Amino acid sequence: MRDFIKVMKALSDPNRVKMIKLLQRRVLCVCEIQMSLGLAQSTASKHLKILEEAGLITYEKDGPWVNYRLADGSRNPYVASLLGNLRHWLEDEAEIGTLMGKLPEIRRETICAG
Amino acid sequence: MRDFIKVMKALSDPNRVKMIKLLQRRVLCVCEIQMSLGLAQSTASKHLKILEEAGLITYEKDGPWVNYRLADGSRNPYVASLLGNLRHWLEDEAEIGTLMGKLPEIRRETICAG
DNA sequence: CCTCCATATCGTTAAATCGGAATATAACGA
DNA sequence: TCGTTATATTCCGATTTAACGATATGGAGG
Repeated sequence: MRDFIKVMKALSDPNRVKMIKLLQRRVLCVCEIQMSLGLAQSTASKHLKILEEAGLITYEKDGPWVNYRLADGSRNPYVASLLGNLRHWLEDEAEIGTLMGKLPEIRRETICAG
Repeated sequence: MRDFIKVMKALSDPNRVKMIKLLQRRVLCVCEIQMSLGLAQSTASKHLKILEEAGLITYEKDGPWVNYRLADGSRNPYVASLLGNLRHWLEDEAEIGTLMGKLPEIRRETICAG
């Protein structure tokens, strides 16, 4: 129950859901996600931690950056099912569309160190 | 997005998830759910409203009672998918098991009017 | 019309949540 | 070692949430 609630809570915030949608396209570092969503750095970092603790995403360090990616979900049936559904869910939302439109211009080399 | 978040929020509370599990067995009125979960009447009623507004359950009046049942989800893909998964999810949890064990003794004629 | 019953709503309180600014941490290069 | 950069953590205010008791609503029967 606790694990299930954790996953549901993680997916109960629009910014966190948007992060999942962004990570469906490609691996992203914190600052790329932060810029995509227009959040403060601390806010982005905190949301990513919540997603990670729910088992929805994983991370690895890469030089100065931390790369976040979607989890494969093999350990958690709730995660596997929801990440699968989220591949197509919300795909038609205008809100998500504009987010994806901006994504190609978001590159860590350009954006970070602002 | 708003609909999706509403469904996720509705399923982010243990008592509301338990209500869904109870309603998988049979139609229940507010006082039956209240007694099953050991909640105040107003608390049970409010949770049911949140589930109903998310599209997860429906209700109909039946004499002095209000019968709640699971929604069929035909109007809402998130609801359909999650209610489908929740048929088997959490079924092995001890917490849910004891809840189900008590359910046969919960009958509105006996329990209400306490 | 009044009462009774199940349910819904309101008011309040404690706890959780979200946001940003400020600060701490870790890795890297000079 | 000293900056610099990306990220994590802490602190705090504002908002939301969940719980309960008390009260309001609505239908049925007398």
